[in-house]
Amino acid sequence: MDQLNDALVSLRQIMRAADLNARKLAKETGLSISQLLVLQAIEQSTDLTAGEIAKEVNLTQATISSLLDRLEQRELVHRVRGAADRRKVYVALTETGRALLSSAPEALHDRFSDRFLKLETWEQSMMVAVLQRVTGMMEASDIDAAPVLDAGKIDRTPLS
Amino acid sequence: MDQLNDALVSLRQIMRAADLNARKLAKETGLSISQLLVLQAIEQSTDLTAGEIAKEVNLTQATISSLLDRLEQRELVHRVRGAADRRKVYVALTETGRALLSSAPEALHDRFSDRFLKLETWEQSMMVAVLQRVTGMMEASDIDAAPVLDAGKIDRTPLS
DNA sequence: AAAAATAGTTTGAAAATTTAATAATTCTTT
DNA sequence: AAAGAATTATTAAATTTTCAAACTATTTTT
Repeated sequence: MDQLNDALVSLRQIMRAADLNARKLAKETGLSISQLLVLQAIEQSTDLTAGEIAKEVNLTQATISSLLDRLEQRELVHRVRGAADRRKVYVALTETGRALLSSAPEALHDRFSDRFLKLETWEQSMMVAVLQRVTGMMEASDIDAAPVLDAGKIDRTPLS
Repeated sequence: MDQLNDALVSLRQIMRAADLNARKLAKETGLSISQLLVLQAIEQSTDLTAGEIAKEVNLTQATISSLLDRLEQRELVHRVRGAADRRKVYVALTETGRALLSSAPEALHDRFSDRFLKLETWEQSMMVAVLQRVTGMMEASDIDAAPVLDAGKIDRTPLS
């Protein structure tokens, strides 16, 4: 129907905006888009391993590995060998890395925020509700890219 | 505000979904993300010059140039030297290129579409209205990336 | 008709990405 | 417990993407 088409057009526009935003942001921070994604992933959930990051951002482990080399070189992250399982390598943001991320000027967000705050309260509510609905309707895409992140990183040392 | 935060979270999720989708799509079509963006840009507005494409997708002319080399090599686009101004190079999709784009399995869209069509009509309307509102609220980002595409002087002079 | 500006390409180099191979560690099965 | 399989990360080699700077061709300005 026409409704569907309109919705898809809007979605595509949002995606385009997202992409341009990411590029601009990357340029401004002197990072590549992938590096940015990786840093954000690390920021969001602590104690990620290299492999988990790879799944998260949809790249191979090898790519992450060399990507981390660079990020580490710049002292934006550091690696910590796992204690319980020494094959694993946990990655964490350094202070510098955290600072870079938070200082990253999110032009798109700022612009959106300004406008959002000018809306009536009920409009804000409606918008939030709809946006959440939309994300829900897209969500499955994650699932077949990155199967599942099973039980968190609550890394209990096995008693053995 | 909390509302704002919720909205931003949703937006970020949508962007993430968009990014993953782009990657997957690129992989499936055997193109890079940039190549995909370029093709889509060409599809949308005809008679783009190389330079305009560069602005449109936020890459340098040099990058576009080599990118077009590849696309042309694969016969997805072809270049036409401008007639009025022979410095310019207009880029157009070939049949193959058009076919590739339209056959591109838009997994994300499909999934969304299925679900969208199951909504009540009024829900669809509301969703469209809100989405359009959101894109409107983001729109400015385009403007400072790609200044303006003023009234097109469509001078096409085909092959020679 | 020079000089300056514009459009696109080429070149050289860094970084990103992937697949395949390798190394280290842990888990399984006998 | 030892041998073999599986997991996790890294390295190696090849390709691709990307950009800045230099360059060519064309148009516009002076």
